[in-house]
Amino acid sequence: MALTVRKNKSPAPQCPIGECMAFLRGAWTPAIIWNLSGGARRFGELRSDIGKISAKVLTHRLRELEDMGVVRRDVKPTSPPSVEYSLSDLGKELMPAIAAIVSVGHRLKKRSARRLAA
Amino acid sequence: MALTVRKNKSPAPQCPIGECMAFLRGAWTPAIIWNLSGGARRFGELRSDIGKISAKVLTHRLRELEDMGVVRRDVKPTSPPSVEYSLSDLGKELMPAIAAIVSVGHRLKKRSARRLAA
DNA sequence: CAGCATCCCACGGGATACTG
DNA sequence: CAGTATCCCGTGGGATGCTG
Repeated sequence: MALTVRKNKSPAPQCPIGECMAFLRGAWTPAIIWNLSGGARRFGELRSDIGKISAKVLTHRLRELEDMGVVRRDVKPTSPPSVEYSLSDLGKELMPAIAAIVSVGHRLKKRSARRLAA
Repeated sequence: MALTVRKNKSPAPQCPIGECMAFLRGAWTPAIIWNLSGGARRFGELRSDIGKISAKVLTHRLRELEDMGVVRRDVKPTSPPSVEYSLSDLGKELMPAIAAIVSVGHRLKKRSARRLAA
């Protein structure tokens, strides 16, 4: 105990939160990744599944995620253009975090519902 | 298969991401919660532990988290004022999500380090 | 269908200075 | 020590309209 450690409280032993949060920036990003976890989906599907996201934002976020190597973008040269988005390997690495967020969300939802009932 | 289900892809079976993300809003919030997970900490400790967060933002986020019932604020009426922040039970419920984020962050960091070495 | 362009606003966050 | 008060800016995001 030669160090000038005032307390034995664990001072958050290295927390590279930024390393992960960099990929989750934006209010919709987690939802996007989550909706892609079930497999490749097209732009419109994604849009309606997520709910109220605007096309602009969805495009923006998807491009960003693509640039970061989180999602893959596959264009099928069909007559009405069709684009499929899917998670890359890197994207799949983010799933535990997203899944945990979703799980917590579920628990929180149930809890608040119970409080309202009481 | 009477439904007009085009594909058997799982369309993200309910994702109350918002329920959880509402508590993680802001770039610093996860870091704040993470740094409180080791036990109660004072304002200054928190500030320097997190790193580069400004006092204004830290105050703002802490107040917000307090209002939402995520953190508790205990004022010790000592001569130099001393305030301790700690996680409430609700705040502790968020830990799995934060921990997952941190864990993913670690893996991502290692991975990128390895890529740089190659 | 899958976007891009444009406008416009709100909020998060940094910097700096000041206080009980 | 633990904030508060301003000022300022960048970006996220919504709405609407147009295109290949």
